[in-house]
Amino acid sequence: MKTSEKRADIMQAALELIAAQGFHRTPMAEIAGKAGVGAGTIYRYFESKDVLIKELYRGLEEKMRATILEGYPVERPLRERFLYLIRELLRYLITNPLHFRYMEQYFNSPYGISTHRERLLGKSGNQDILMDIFEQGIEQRVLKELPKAVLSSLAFGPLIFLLRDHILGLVILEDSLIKQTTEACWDAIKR
Amino acid sequence: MKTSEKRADIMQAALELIAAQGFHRTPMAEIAGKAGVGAGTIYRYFESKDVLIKELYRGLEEKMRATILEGYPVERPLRERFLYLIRELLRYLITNPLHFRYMEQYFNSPYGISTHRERLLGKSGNQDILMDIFEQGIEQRVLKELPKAVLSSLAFGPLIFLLRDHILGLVILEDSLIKQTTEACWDAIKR
DNA sequence: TGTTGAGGAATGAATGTTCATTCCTCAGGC
DNA sequence: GCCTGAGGAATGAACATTCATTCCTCAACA
Repeated sequence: MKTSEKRADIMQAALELIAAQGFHRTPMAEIAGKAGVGAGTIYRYFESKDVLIKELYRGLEEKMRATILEGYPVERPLRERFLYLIRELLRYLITNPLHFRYMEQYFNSPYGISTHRERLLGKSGNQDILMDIFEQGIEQRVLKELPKAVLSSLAFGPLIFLLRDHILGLVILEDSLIKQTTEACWDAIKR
Repeated sequence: MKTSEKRADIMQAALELIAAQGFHRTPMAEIAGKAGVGAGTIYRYFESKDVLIKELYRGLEEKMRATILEGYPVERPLRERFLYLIRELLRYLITNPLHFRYMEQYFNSPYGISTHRERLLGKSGNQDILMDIFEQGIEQRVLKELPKAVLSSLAFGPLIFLLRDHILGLVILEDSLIKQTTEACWDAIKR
């Protein structure tokens, strides 16, 4: 088995176990077992559990960002771009529930807070595009004149809550429901 | 010191420590220390850490429910009742940030999931009133015809996200912003 | 009123468990 | 025979929980 495969196996095992059990209910030994490597081997690829967790997160986020941005309609009007982004976000996370569970945990932990803070204050990432949309929308008087943190909450909050319910089987997000929901988010932020 | 005081001291210490550090970063010994009791004493009042955590949650929820429902305008129109509820929820949690931090953690843990499931499927609690509002709203054709889980996400998601940002100091929720935000939530669910 | 001692409450050191991380050993390629 | 990378047993720290012991309260009695 090649080095690169082993590394990927460890990350995949960590993703599956942590998504299901959470960070602190997932011992390194179990990750090693699932990845088919020795416990010590993980430390050849990752300095610590913390580093593994963070690197995994960055990988997932980057993959999501790339997927969503693939068909982003740069030239279309604001509303359409907004709806595209949150629809695709929803679709991506429905398709990849493990990613959602993992990222959710990451977000709800000390790890995620600094990331979030940076994002709202403006750094790299896919949410920046959202931030741009918000800024343009306010300027063009299409959106309500609210702080970006508020617009962001109005747009993302419902998505995350809904994904949670979808994964718990409390609601089934099929296409028509996705459409209605994303439009409701638009109603919340539009002027 | 009376028995009842000691019990309350333990709960208060647990609330403060867990809100700040999380469940698994808060050893029983630290709770005992902060409460000014011996480590073993906690077990005279609570069967286990789990029981302490659950009982604390139930207490907080009940207190919040009672506070919010105090001035609930039963007789007013749907929109007004909805705005009242989510405004007061926001206010309560802004006033009691420790309660928010604690409940948020509880919610994002295995503990909270069953509670949430029951709620959406209809059991006791303050959210039931929201559920009633949703049902009436759909019937009266005032609200969008969406599953309750979706309406609930549209109403609560933004609040929770915003509270998080408020507590992190990323936004300051003063009265006018609260008003605008709750009205934006209404825009999201109204037909 | 002062004394005593029984019963309940509180204590915190000791225990057992669960991990992250380290480190020694070894197999396989050169 | 050496070197690299892998393995997994060993280690030590962190914690929940237990339990033998101490402390406190107060009723009963002198």
